[in-house]
Amino acid sequence: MSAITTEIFNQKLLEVILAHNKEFTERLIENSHNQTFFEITNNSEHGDLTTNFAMMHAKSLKMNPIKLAEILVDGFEKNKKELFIKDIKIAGPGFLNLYLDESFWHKTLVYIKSNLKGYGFENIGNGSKANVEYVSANPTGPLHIGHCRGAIIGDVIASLYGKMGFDVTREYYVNDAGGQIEQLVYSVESKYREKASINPNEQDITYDGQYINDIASELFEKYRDLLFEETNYNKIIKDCAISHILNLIKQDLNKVNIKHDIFFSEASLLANDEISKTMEYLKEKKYIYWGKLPLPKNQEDIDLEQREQDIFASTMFGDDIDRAVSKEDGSHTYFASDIAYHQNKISRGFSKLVNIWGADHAGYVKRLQGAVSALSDGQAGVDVVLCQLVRLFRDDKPVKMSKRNNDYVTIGEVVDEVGSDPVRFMMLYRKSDAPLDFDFVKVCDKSKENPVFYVQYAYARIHSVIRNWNDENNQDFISNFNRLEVDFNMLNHSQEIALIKKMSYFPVLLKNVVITNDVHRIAYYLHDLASDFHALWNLGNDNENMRFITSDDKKTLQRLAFIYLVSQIIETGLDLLGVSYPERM
RNA sequence: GGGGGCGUAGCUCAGUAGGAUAGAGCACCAGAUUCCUAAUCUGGGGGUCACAGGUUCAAAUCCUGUCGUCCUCACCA
Repeated sequence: MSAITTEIFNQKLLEVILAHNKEFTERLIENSHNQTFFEITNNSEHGDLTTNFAMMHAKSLKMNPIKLAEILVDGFEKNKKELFIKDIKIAGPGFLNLYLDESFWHKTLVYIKSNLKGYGFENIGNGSKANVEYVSANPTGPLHIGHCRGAIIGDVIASLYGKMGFDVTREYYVNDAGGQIEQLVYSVESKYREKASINPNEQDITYDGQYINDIASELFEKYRDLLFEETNYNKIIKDCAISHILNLIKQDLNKVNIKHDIFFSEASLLANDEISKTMEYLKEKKYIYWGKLPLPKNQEDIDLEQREQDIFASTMFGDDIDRAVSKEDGSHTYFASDIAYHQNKISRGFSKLVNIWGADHAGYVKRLQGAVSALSDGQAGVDVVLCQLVRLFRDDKPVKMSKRNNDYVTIGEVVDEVGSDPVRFMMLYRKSDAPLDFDFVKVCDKSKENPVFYVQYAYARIHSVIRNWNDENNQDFISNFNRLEVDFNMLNHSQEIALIKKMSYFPVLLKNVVITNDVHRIAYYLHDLASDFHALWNLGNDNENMRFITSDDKKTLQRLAFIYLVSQIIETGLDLLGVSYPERM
């Protein structure tokens, strides 16, 4: 593939610098995780492409940055023509600015056209296995809106990784062991007793709500009042409750188009003895020791007693204190099963692990990363993406949620009210480590303050133009698009060129998002791209020559092909975000 | 008290892993539709990037401290 992209400038720069200093260049290639030197400018005074290379590396080359820039200029001067360079300038303290011929941007469109649906994606993963674990809410009740944010972010990260060459597994860790599940069983049992007119339990129940009632009914219908005749009635209740609730959760996730590949059971780790095996392994490695934890500071009012127990040395990995893996009764802690769970992931061959968590688990990050590092001798790592709270509003008034009274808004309720697209887009239209305010009224608003419709509208407008042209010419533009040969050489308005430059940033964006997991940037990019398109559209209102469909057939075809490519990037982006792209609105 | 997130325009927030004159939406003011979808666009005012130091040729961005705010804190999951 003889691709004409901004990549050729990065390669050229390496060539130039290699000729100047071989040893330095080899070191550079070895140590640098990213050999992108040129950035696309957003200020035309700085040319089309710019690099700060001379300033960045002047010191290690023991050179004056301007001198270094001059060497680069010499190197690029020699290939000016084939690199579409009109002018090269050194600016400021050592920026190297390239001014390109418009034909370069026209070639860029040809390149985008040849890739079409695959444009923007790069094989970074090279087939390696990635595991994205998200939602993982306890199966003790339906999902509330707070879970939704992490669910969507995880889903988009997984989609993106899949497109960038990773073999992705979307996983949900089901905490079907431990005290909260016992509470759930107890709550269901109490409801069942009511229905079966069996003498009631004495303690208050933790979980309540329609779903508890439904589970109890299910049990009553099956066993009438004879459930306790079954020797394993506790397990029967547990299995029934968990499968019922997981079904609710899956239904809700379905409403926002989220599907996991694997629901991994915590209880299965216990059943397969994986937890104790993993603990033994870490004891051998001396990462787990028998000892006492210090009492927590400033919590003297709590009556705590120090005792000896198994402790994971998470301070070796930057945690503040070491963490217990066994409880007083000898059973393992949640952390212990989580360590075993991650051992399981590693043994399944995943080289990339990503966990999406609520910000209330922030304090848990270091110990888990420490554990993964200990398990893999530093070979594996785990990315943890923390999501801050979602605050619900209705017309600027806060919507109260109380988990205790089961008085919270479920994902299903929200989606039923406003639809999947706005929910997904709004959840992605904020960086994950900042709190997010979600207003039912504003999210439904079909115009201002709602970026999702703004982006979709640009897409719909493009398809509207194409429909009009089809009708006038009695042809089908899109189905003939692959065969269409265009060189785009009549696109020379500054706003057209600016839009092409923005299109050529798309692959850079996706690459960065894979590295940082900042999926919100895809949403912002699409908004930005749509904005440029809308501006271009409106140019045609004032100036008939700037309309997409003109009296010049050749120009019209070029412009239609151009905006169709814009729509393809919007489509690719929205598809990654799991948002629809209707051709009519 | 320890740990972490956040602090950018009147409001809600972006800011491409340090770069050139800090951006967008909303709100406010003034305009654009006989014509491809006005769910759109154009122009205008609006900033000590919380504060103080430090590193650097270059800091909203990195480091230290202070203030404000939110989350979290032993064998809950």
